[in-house]
Amino acid sequence: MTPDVPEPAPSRPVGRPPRPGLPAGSGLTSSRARRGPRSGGDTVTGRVFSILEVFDHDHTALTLTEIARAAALPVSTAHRLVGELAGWGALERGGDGAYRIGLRLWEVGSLAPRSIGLRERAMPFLEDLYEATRQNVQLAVRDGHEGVYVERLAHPDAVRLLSRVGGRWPLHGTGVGQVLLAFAPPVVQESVLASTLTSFTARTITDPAVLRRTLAGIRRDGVAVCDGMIDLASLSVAAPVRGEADAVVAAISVVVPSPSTPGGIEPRTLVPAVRAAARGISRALGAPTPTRTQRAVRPEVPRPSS
Amino acid sequence: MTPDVPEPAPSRPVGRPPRPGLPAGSGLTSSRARRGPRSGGDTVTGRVFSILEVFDHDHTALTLTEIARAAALPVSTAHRLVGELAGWGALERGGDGAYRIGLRLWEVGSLAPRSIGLRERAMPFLEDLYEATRQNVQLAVRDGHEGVYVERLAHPDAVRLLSRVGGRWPLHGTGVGQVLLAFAPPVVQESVLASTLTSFTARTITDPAVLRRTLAGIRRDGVAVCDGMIDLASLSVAAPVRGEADAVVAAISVVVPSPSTPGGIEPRTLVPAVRAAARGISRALGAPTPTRTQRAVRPEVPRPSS
DNA sequence: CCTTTGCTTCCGGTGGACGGAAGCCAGCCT
DNA sequence: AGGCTGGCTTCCGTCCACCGGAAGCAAAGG
Repeated sequence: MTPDVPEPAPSRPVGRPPRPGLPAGSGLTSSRARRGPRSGGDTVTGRVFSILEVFDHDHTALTLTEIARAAALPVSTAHRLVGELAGWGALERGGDGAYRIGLRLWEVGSLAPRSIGLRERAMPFLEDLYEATRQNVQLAVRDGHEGVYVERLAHPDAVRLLSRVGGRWPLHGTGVGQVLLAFAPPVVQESVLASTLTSFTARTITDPAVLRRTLAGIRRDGVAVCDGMIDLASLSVAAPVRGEADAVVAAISVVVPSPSTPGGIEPRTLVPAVRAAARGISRALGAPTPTRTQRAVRPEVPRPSS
Repeated sequence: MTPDVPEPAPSRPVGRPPRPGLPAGSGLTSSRARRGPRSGGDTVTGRVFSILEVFDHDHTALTLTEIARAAALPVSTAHRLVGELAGWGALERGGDGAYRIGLRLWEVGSLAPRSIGLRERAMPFLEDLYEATRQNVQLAVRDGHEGVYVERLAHPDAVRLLSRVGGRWPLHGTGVGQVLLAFAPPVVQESVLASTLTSFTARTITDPAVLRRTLAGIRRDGVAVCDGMIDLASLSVAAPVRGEADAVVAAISVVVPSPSTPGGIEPRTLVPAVRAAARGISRALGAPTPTRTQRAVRPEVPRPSS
């Protein structure tokens, strides 16, 4: 079996089409023949996916009719498919009749190398980082034009974050996102730079030229400091995590209260810790040279893998 | 939207059929008509699932032919389905041509209330517990006759565990498992007690009578101490986590070196911490009464029968 | 009582899934 | 080179499983 190197995965085209905002009414898509070019449901698997896509963080429990409506499927069809999904365990039906994502689906999902494989090796370092700062620590990978948060440790008293495990954010607005973008293939960078950079706060970078300069700075320093770009009260310090081929496969960050707020923290103090953790994870992932700055970073004895 | 109460989920029948151990040869299942009663693949979704089921912890990257063989599907069929899966992001194709579970699937999977919903609220307590012990901390739920590990914090220097996030273990052999079993519906308990209790070490409970007594003890004490039942070198202390309806929805445990080994730890010292953490999580989940204390067994107010 | 809303079952028509076969490409052996 | 193997992809005719309207149920509400 080939080793589980989390790789760039050049597979599907970047950027999924945004979910068609729940048409609500219009139960008129009938008669197989008349079925127009629907988004993603002209094949059975497509319909199944359109059902799964209906669930998100704000909709974790849905009734059959809600699913049918949101997926633009006739109720009877949805009924059958949902039944099959539930039979396998991809969905679970609660006592209230509502369907939720099932444990079985979570199980196979957790086999994704880009989540668990990465997560497992990163955890020890994230924990150290967490303990040192007692704030928010995050781990994210890139998928298309977005950063996907794979892991997060959050102190209950730390700054409240808008991100969540399993959530997505545009690359240009977050610390991890900027890092991932800075080291993404040129095509992706240009594509993002050419797109409209949505603004979240007054400090969000929306000027492509500024962003371009920022990315260059990140590449130079190996660290990103992102103050109040998504939430004025919080500041994040992020660094790249490299994999086997020395490619950047992930990014980690620490999020603390912005120094412009009471109790805020000066980012400078965090940089070394974040950098060190990122380097540690990279080493654990098998990245080649641990950067040439640090001398004599003797690789630790490889643990006997299970 | 109904609240995400992680509930027993009486949906699918307990215990999935074990994977049919990769038939290897026999590419003879041809001619749609002759297709005999195959395990789970007479419907499109069934075939899709049989593909997903091919992946497990020891097989996270598979080529098309491997998938086809393992799922007992003709290559061309597998090719089409796998293509659709990859197109959506349920699978990802690496540069080496092998398929892996995709990030997108992980994303929807992470919406499972029994994993993330639970995990999110439990994390802070698990972290405290982890920090207090600097050993292994685990969170698990029950699915059929098995415990599924939902989260785990492990110190690199702690005892090596056999369990993994996303992994399964029979209920009778582990600390969390015994807790989950002790509070499972009677049907499940009897079913497990009636089945063959596979032995992992010399100390694994294999006698139904002993197990029954152990479970009663766990119900009485609200804690399980499980020494060397799955690995002679490790001991686990586990406690139940209760949800809204006061039902046990999960279990947590701390795993430390067994006192019978050098550097072993006396379980007694851990019990209060584990119990406290479990109670904390229960409270965060909305469990009603924080359990009656050890002494002063004052009969609590009769719960409103749901 | 009737109405509404949501879930489940049924069943005939048909279009999409199916999979054998053939074409391709790389690697390997002789 | 030439042949061979093993894996991946494309093609296309057959046929059956999927589809979804319709009808039947059950519960909630007026």
